[in-house]
Amino acid sequence: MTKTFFEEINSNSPTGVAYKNVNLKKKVISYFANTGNATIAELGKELNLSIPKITSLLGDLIQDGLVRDHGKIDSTGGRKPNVYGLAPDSGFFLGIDVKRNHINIGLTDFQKNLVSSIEKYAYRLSNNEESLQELCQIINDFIKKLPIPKEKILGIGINLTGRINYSKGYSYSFFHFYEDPLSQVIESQVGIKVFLENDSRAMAYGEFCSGVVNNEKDVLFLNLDYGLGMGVMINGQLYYGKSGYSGEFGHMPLFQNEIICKCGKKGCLETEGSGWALIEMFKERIQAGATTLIAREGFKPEDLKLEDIIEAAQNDDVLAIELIAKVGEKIGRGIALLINIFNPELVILGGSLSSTEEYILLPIKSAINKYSLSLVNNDTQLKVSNLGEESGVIGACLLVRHRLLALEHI
Amino acid sequence: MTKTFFEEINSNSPTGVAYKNVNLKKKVISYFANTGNATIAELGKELNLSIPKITSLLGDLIQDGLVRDHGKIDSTGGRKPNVYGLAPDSGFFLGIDVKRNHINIGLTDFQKNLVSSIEKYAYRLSNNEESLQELCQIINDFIKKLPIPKEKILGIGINLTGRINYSKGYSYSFFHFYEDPLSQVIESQVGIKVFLENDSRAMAYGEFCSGVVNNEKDVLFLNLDYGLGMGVMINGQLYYGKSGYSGEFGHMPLFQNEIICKCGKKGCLETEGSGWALIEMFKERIQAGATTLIAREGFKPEDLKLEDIIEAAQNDDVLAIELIAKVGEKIGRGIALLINIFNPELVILGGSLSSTEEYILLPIKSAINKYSLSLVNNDTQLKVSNLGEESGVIGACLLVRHRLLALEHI
DNA sequence: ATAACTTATTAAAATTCTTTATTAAGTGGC
DNA sequence: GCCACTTAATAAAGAATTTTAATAAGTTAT
Repeated sequence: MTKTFFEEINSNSPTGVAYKNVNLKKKVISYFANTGNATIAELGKELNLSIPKITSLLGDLIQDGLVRDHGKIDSTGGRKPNVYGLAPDSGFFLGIDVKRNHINIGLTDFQKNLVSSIEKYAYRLSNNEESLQELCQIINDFIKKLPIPKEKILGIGINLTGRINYSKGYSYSFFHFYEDPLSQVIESQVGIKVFLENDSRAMAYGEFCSGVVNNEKDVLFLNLDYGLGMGVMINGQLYYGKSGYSGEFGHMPLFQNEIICKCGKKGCLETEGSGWALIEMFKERIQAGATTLIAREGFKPEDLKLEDIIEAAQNDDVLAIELIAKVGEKIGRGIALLINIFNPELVILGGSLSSTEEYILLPIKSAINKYSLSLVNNDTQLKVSNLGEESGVIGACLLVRHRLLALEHI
Repeated sequence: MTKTFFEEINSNSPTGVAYKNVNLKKKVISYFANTGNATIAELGKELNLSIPKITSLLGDLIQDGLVRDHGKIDSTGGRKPNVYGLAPDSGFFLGIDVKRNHINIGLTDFQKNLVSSIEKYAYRLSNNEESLQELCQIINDFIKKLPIPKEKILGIGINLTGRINYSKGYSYSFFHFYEDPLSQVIESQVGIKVFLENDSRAMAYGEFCSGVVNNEKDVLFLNLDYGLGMGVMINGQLYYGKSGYSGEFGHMPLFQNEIICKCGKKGCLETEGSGWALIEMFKERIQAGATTLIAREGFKPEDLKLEDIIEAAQNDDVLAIELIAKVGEKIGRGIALLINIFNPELVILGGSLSSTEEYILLPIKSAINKYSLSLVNNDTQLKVSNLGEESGVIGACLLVRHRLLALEHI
């Protein structure tokens, strides 16, 4: 009985009562993680357990340092209850969000607080060994500068674009040079357990746990960036599909065009409605003589970044606004399709393109009205992400917590 | 403690231990319903309960007549265990599958056995009160002729095309004349609790429970008929979406054409790849002078039914085969899209068009290869429904069981 | 055919959990 | 400021479950 919760969770002797207690403790922690602090009575009702039982579970968890008594709160007349919640400093999680032209990196405590973070750290994602080494270097440097000891970091979550098999730790689109799973390779360089995740799914998770999602259970998160990604939450849980490749929103065959997509196929939504497509359209229009804030002195078309166009739009550049609307209309048709299929409660627009707010939102809305069944889309709210660039990092951290504790979602 | 399971399930006094026991009994019944008969030891392992506990739960359930001791089975060396399972005759469920030009109706026992059924009973679905009255009449007649007393029928499941709100019992596409939910209207005419369900979802459920689905947890079922419907199973459970309107496969906006769909929009998959579309194409070709087995003496284009074309194809009619392939190619693009989105383990082709087997399967397969990401579609098996016309009835019956017992899926 | 080994079931003991009762802590009306 | 009323937490009693042990019923090898 002197085992800590972490030992219990990994000990594979699920013998009757001990096993049940581990599960109950998981449920308690899950409740704290999802819903926040709670009183003994609340936990008792939620988990259908008696008050003495909850008291004893909390006692164990407090002894393990995972839970803390946060003192009394107001009652509705009567003795004030104590509230309990996760001990923030009982462990930390590192999240790394690898983008094409930069990295976001951050650390959360055992609750969902972002303790330390760097946004848009300079990094260029290339599919070669140097780029991987640089990534590991950045992680190690970040850890060194943290105000907490390395041992307190319980795990690292890394988001990458493309196909990721999260359970095996393989990445197929980037850094696929070794026999061993990429997660192991990085693990051996950093010395902390590593979990990989698809970037859009991690962003979605961040948004689910501490973003615009309130009580919605069936939610789509769209990552509108160079490519298009999607994270799906069904019945309050992330959906993976058989091997974790679900959500290939950008590669829905929606067009009958001859543009070859990055994936090798033709007609993908990404070929006409994505950051890539936006850049191509922009270049063409500039070459055709269109005027824009961007194409001033020394402008090189090959250096044009998505961020430049977004910035231009935010500075009222007419061409940028016009082309974003065009892209938005096509993405909107894709979203309309998804609404017909999923009948979701909420669709979240995230990714860098979503930061253009109304410029992309309006054409998407009108396309949804045009292309989806009204009875179905009446059910669906459409919101723009409120975590923005942070969603990936927070999602990565929280997913690590989720996996290490084998948490549940309510 | 003298309450039966059915009383317990509806008594809303979830006081501690009694509440837990009801839940455990549900789990036992769910296990029997999903997996079949089981020994005490198996149940103990599955539910993490001790053998004496399982023994006492089974004792109660046997006393209520829901469970029966089915005697001893072979062991792998050692004393032979008793197997327990649902008592088939402890209750029955009626399922009605309303198609456009006929009705399938059947009765299952408490296990999944189809006790009595009528396939393709003449009925013409029209959106008026006489048609509804006729439907009720057919149900009442069927009940009268059954070899079991009416009181033994615990509930009725009715499948309808179109948008159904299953939890409220409303049908929006058919029989929407009254204030009261349609389920209540029928209930008052028949005198047995009625549940409505979308036809494709019910067929999917039938296929999940006793069709081609083995252990797959993420499955898509496609109902290829006049229109196109879909039932989605995620993590072993039917997916509904916010209000039960999910799965509108036929109304995915995949085309840029000017054909007005039944839903009022343009460009839906159904306008070019569906039974409706097939009939239209067929008529056009006949009018353009094409030869076919169908267009013999006295042929009236307005009477052409989907079944006629399917039958012609099965008799090697070249035109039918050619046009089915054309429709299949378009449906295949839709399926490819779904594979990219869901990364399912299994896709099932059902509905009347699926009975053309290879004629529709091959073009669908080649479209999947053409339009979906190979890493993703490598994961996905494609199978043709093996229940055929029966899937709807069985699904309807089993869904009633599921709801009345508030069963779980494992 | 019998010993040695498996597996199932029942019985009794031990533990765990829930109930109920009691004490503690606080609110609000008069 | 006291009394009636709430709610919370603890303690003791009682009920329910799991453990352990014992018994029953088989199989397989020698």
